[in-house]
Amino acid sequence: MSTASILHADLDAFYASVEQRDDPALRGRPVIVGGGVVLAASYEAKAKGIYTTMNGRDARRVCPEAAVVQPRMEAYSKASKAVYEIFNDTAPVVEGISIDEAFLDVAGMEHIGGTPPEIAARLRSRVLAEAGLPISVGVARTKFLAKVASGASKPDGLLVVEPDREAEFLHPLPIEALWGVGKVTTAKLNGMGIRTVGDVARTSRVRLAGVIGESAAAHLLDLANGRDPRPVSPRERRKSIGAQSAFPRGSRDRSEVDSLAAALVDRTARRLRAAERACRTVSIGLRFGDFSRASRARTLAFPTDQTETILAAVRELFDASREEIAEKDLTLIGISLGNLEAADTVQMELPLSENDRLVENSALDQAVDDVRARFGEGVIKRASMIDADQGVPVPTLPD
DNA sequence: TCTGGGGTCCTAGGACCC
DNA sequence: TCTGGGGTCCTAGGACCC
Repeated sequence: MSTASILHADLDAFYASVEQRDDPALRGRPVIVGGGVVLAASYEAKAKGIYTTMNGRDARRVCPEAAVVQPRMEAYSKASKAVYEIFNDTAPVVEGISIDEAFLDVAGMEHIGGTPPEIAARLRSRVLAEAGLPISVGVARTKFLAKVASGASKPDGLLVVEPDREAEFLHPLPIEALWGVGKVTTAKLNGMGIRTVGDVARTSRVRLAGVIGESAAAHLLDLANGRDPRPVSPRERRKSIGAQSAFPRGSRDRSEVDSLAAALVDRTARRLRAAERACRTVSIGLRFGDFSRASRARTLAFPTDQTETILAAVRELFDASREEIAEKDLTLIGISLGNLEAADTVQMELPLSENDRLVENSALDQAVDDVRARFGEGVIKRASMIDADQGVPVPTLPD
């Protein structure tokens, strides 16, 4: 059908590479980013058995000669922006996947940029020359194949999968190479005697579906047979914003939980407002000492970007979880804001006295006047009120 | 490998509506 | 009086990804 014109570009050991770039003393040495847990390891460290998410103490025991550096998120974010500028300069369509990884579609660029492999080679040398970072690139007909190719080319590699050699490349790989196959699905498929991508391709959909469900079966069969119609397209807007934090081990009382929750709400609400978005669903996530998890969610009648409103919802959710928290050893809490909308409709909480409740409309008018006096005429387009008895604060709808 | 912090997507059941 | 099917929204949990 078509030619291999999708690039998957993936920076190598990204955080560690930025550290080695910025500090010549680290070059050629095993480098671990992150103290408590390994966030990234240089290839020299990986060669000694260090891997991402590894416990920091174990890492230092396995590789005592490694340099351990604290993460510098701002530096990584800046480096990522510089690399993305090169991506955008290389291809008309760029789909960012994460801070260190993107798809580029270079179809139809032969006359201006050369063939896809030529474009990929030039991209690699530009990222090295201009951003000072090694990057691996896979080139193939589909996103999935390009992604697998970049992984196989690492570190600092380039791999082109020609359309007539796709099965030869893909089928010998272990099933974990398929998108959506993790520990659980691997165990299930291994139980059926399926170990490689080729094994999946040769299994009937009905047989697969019996073990992993209809939709996962169809998805895996597509990937294993080189079918992946998803186009490279710029990412949609983010669907949720969240923050989480692990608890130090040991006893904790209610006020500790409260203050950590409040800090997380403050952080996420700030990010929400900075993104000019509002949320309608507020959820909390809990993790316990035995690594079991629980979550609670609450959907508001109106979207909000107000810290106080979000915090009130979060407190309700924690109240609803009180027994669970009392019984088990709480080790992590998370806050997530979902159902995001543009922030042009926002719920605000306004105080209302018992008296006001008897004359709600005039109280609302008064509140609207107050807000306009403080923030200007234009901030409110429409305003309405809902019943506080429903546990939802009084909203206004600023423009 | 005993576990960070950020996310996405899927499933299944219940409430509610027509 | 009893009963159908389709659709949406919400919640909780789980698997997976970087």
